[in-house]
Formats: sequence, C-alpha cells, structure tokens
Amino acid sequence: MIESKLSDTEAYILRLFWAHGPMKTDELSLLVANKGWKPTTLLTFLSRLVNKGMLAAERQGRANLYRPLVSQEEYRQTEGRAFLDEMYGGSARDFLAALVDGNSLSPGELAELKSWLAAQEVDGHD
Amino acid sequence: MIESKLSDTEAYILRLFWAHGPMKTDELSLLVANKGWKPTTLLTFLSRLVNKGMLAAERQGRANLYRPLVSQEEYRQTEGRAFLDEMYGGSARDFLAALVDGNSLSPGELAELKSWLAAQEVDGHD
DNA sequence: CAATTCATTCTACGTGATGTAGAATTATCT
DNA sequence: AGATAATTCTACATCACGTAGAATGAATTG
Repeated sequence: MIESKLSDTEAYILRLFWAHGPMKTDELSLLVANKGWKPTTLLTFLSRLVNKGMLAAERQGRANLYRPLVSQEEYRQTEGRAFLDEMYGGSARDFLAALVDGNSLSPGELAELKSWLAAQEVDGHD
Repeated sequence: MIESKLSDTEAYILRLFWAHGPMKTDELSLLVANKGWKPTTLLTFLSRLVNKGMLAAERQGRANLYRPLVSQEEYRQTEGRAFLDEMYGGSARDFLAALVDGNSLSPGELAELKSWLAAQEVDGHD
C-alpha cells in the first residue's frame, strides 16, 4: 500500500524510474538536466522518495543505485481505488456513468471501452 | 471548470451544501456542530470556498446565504477527467483494465458494469 | 434616530509540505 | 593516507491549512 502522497516533483521523478528502471544519480541527472537543479536538490527528492517507501537505495560503489519499490501498476491501482472511494463511494460504474453523462468520453472511447469490456470474462479470478 | 484544489475540510463543507442546498451559517453550524469550530473558523472556510469559486454568497438580511456554484456532478466530472489524464494518459479503458487486472473490481461490479455499458448508446450525443 | 447586536471580513499565527541548496560527513579510488 | 565524490544533514523561504481574535459594517430595537 502507498502511505504518503507524493508531491508533483516526486511523482515526476518516480515516473522517470518507471520509464528507465533503476538508476544512479549520474544517469538520472541527465534526464532532469532541463530542471536546472543543483545536485543536492535532486538528492533531496530521492531521499524523500526513499523515506516515503517509493524507492530503495542500494550502495553500489561510491554511489547509490535507486530502484522503484512500487510499480506504476501498483501505484495507479492504489490511487484509482482511493479516487473511486472518495468520489464515487467506490463504484466504478458510477464513475463511468458520470463520464458518459458528461460527454467526457468520446464516442470512440466509449466504443473502445464497450468492446474491451465485452471481451472480459465476468466470472473472474478472485 | 474547477480552478484550485480543495482541502479536505473545504470538500467536506461543500458536500454538505450538495446534500442540503443553500444555507446560512446558522443552519450550517448545526451540521458541523460536532467539529467544535469557533464561528469565525467556519466563516473562514466559507470565505475560502467563495474565493475558489465553489460557493456564492448572497446577502440576505444581515447574514449571507451561501449557495454551491458547482454541482457534485460537475465536480466529479472535472476531477475524474483530471485523474484519467494524469494517471492513465486520459484513457478510461486503461483505467478499467487496471482495475480488472488488479482484481479491484468484484465479479459483481464487473458484471454490473458490463451490462450497464452494453445498454449505453455508442453513437452518442456530441 | 441612536444604540446595540451579530454576521462578516480582515488579519494573524503555528504547523507541515515543498522546492531549493549549502555544510558536514563518509566512503571510495588512487 | 590523501584526494575525491556522492550522500546525508541541516536549513530556509514560501505556501496551504486549520484555527481564531479584531475590526467592520449593516440590521434590528428601543
């Protein structure tokens, strides 16, 4: 489970790990070069992500190898559930219904969703 | 559209307005009596909700009548879109797929969703 | 009409999160 | 052992939030 919320910047960095896998700061630095951060600034974010249980830091020579501890799937999963619970009393159907009622789903999306869902097994695996 | 995010307390108060409709502080006070807030504390939240465009304050005698400016539907709509965009690149199908993959939807929910969606018109109204 | 009353608006403050980064520390490579 | 380099520690300004006293202003009352 995911304990604390992430700030925008922390989430941004975590996404880089999801996209690139485990990294040391040298590699990560290149990816965030555009941010113009001082080295310690980046390290602060890393350290906070470690504290929040999102990254693991493993000593590797003189540097740390940082590795994501929660997958994007897990993260989305948790956030999605929380969203449904808080906004729709946990009902995915109500959420979908709201999107449809509000014309927030394009006809294409709706059709896509419909066919995808129709292809799903209902008896499921739990 | 919804500009700023609401704090938990602000959201809580807004929900009271959704449930009870326009109110003056005397009525609202009763609903939040359990919170043990000083009168000005409540007024601060109201004022912030007005600033955030969530409530309208209309003078009514010596008190204000506060009225929600965004419906729960609009709010959910906006938040739902933002959630999908931020977490799933805007794809409702990916979101559903994640819920299903994560066993986060019970078979009952899935079945419900399936039949509900099957009943929806795809050609839509936009 | 003047005085009182009472809700609102203004101002304020402690706390915690966030972005930012210098200092101090520590481990490594030579 | 000394130099080097990455990390950890400490710090600080700003902002959101919860909280509320002071000041204001308008309405009711005598």
